[in-house]
Amino acid sequence: MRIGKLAEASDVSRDTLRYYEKQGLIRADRWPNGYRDYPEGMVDMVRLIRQGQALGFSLKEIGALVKGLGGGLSQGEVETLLRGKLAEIDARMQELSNLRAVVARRLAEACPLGLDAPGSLDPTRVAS
Amino acid sequence: MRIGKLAEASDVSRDTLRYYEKQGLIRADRWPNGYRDYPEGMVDMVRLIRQGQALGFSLKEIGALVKGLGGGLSQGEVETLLRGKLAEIDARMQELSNLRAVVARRLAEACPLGLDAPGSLDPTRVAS
DNA sequence: CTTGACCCTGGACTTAACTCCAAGGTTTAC
DNA sequence: GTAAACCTTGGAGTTAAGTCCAGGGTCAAG
Repeated sequence: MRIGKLAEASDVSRDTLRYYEKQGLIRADRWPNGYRDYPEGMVDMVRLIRQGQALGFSLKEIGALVKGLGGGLSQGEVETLLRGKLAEIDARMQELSNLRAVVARRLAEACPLGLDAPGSLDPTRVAS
Repeated sequence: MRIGKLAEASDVSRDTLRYYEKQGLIRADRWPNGYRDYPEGMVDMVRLIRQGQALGFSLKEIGALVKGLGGGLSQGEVETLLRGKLAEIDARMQELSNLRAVVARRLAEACPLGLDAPGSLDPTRVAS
């Protein structure tokens, strides 16, 4: 699969894919003419990167995970990395849940309070 | 509450708080000497902003929500905004859940596959 | 054998979100 | 009253993550 195809399939620009490669997040085989050649599964890989980003992880964080898994790190190091990521994901899900409660309560109240009542936005408070 | 206190309480820098003000995300009263004066609840407001950011929302998006709630937008517009955000949050929670499954499976397998087997990272695939 | 659609590299540019600094006013502690 | 620890503004600098462009090679169709 050449870069244009991958770009279309994973909905990112060619430039972005080359940028990811430069950052070490993905890699590509080359045809004799220098063109990049990607395996089919790379589409999922790129989608995973984009999802991670949309969830607030930086490319550097995502790269550490991907590269760690690819090789170079010991079994124990990879496990530690994965466990850390899992904990982070769980914390983030909790936060999202809180955020959802805040927004949902606002919607239920349909009450246009603003900065003058910031306490009502308290994400630690549960619907009354 | 002066800016230094708020900065410490909400764990962001003074500069960042002034930046948020310039972007219209927060506002402050002023003492006669020009010092900013924040209400207690501003701590929660700032924490909410940081949480939103950690979850992948931009300051612009957060600002739209905050400002919309503060005033200027009609009841209907605010409702639409809130509903949109809710849908987005729900989608993001689903993605986080998928991402968690990917990482958890990796950990369970303790199998150091890398880019040579990108299919195994497919976030749409559930644990086998 | 040229035209159009691809691909390559290197480097400059952009945007968001800070971060730092200079030059100066204010308040608090001794 | 003076030194340290606050605060102000304006503007420059930084980092991440792209985005764009110039100059040029490759390849299939007509």
